[in-house]
Amino acid sequence: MVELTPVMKKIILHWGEMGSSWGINRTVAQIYALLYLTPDPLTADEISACLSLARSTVSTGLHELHGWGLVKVEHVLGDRRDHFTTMNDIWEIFRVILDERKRREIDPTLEFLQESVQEMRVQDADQEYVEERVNDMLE
Amino acid sequence: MVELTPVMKKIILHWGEMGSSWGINRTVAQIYALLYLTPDPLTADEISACLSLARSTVSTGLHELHGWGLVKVEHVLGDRRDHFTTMNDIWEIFRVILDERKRREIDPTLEFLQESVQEMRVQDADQEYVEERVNDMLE
DNA sequence: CATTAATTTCGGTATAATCCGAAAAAACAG
DNA sequence: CTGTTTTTTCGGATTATACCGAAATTAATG
Repeated sequence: MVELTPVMKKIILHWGEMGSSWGINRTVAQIYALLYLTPDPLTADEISACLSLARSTVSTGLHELHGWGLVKVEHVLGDRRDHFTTMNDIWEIFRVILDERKRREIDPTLEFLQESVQEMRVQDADQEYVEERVNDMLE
Repeated sequence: MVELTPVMKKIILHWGEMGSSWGINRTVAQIYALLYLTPDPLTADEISACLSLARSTVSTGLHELHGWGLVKVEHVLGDRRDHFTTMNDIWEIFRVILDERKRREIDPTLEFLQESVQEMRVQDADQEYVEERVNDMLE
């Protein structure tokens, strides 16, 4: 069983706070930090025990991290449980997060703004200023 | 009184959603978008009316935006109310937001991680791996 | 298949964030 | 100083989010 040192606990908690102020679920961020700080892959049960989280919460969290491409699943011979780990190149991680956010949020926003400009043109209202501002956003 | 076109409304709402998924208060983001899209400075009451927000909510939101350095206060002769506006260089805005977040969150985090490394050294436990990971974070 | 292990789904509850409105405070005018 | 306008503060209600645990589902074993 994995035993956390006081320093690890502090870092994980801090990371969780950090995440939530950036719009990332606190526990998801904690799970992530734990995997990042731990050399060996962990099972969901181990994560659950380490962080005192419900097993189901861990499942959901891992699912989300997987969707972001931030965790790898590994298997151990003779053990049918999934073992989770993460990349340890922190830059790679930031890159992945930003890329994903771009794909999921920024790109759709740009599309939305494009449509807005079209719509303004069609309605032909007196909205040059707004159009200008939106075009600025579109770069 | 300021009248919002349907497109403006849509953009403002979208911006609000966007903000909240990045950890920025929805109404603060909406206020911001309104000021960005409107050519002339607005009073708090006008903002309140446009966005159907309580006057006090607008006050708090403007206060927060001011703290981020994202709004300018202007005055009109013969009118003692504050008139609010924002820069319209969208890049400047992103720069300001990122700088502020760095100052308020990232810098303290780095400091925290430094301390953690110290602490690990003192306790002299077998934490090379953790130390390595934390050093990675520190760049 | 049947059994057990492992994972996921989902409804409800707890917690936290948001927002309102009344009241206080501050700023200004006469 | 007094009355009026404008802004801010703050407690509490509302809403949204996070989290748990039971039950259902899936996967593996013999």
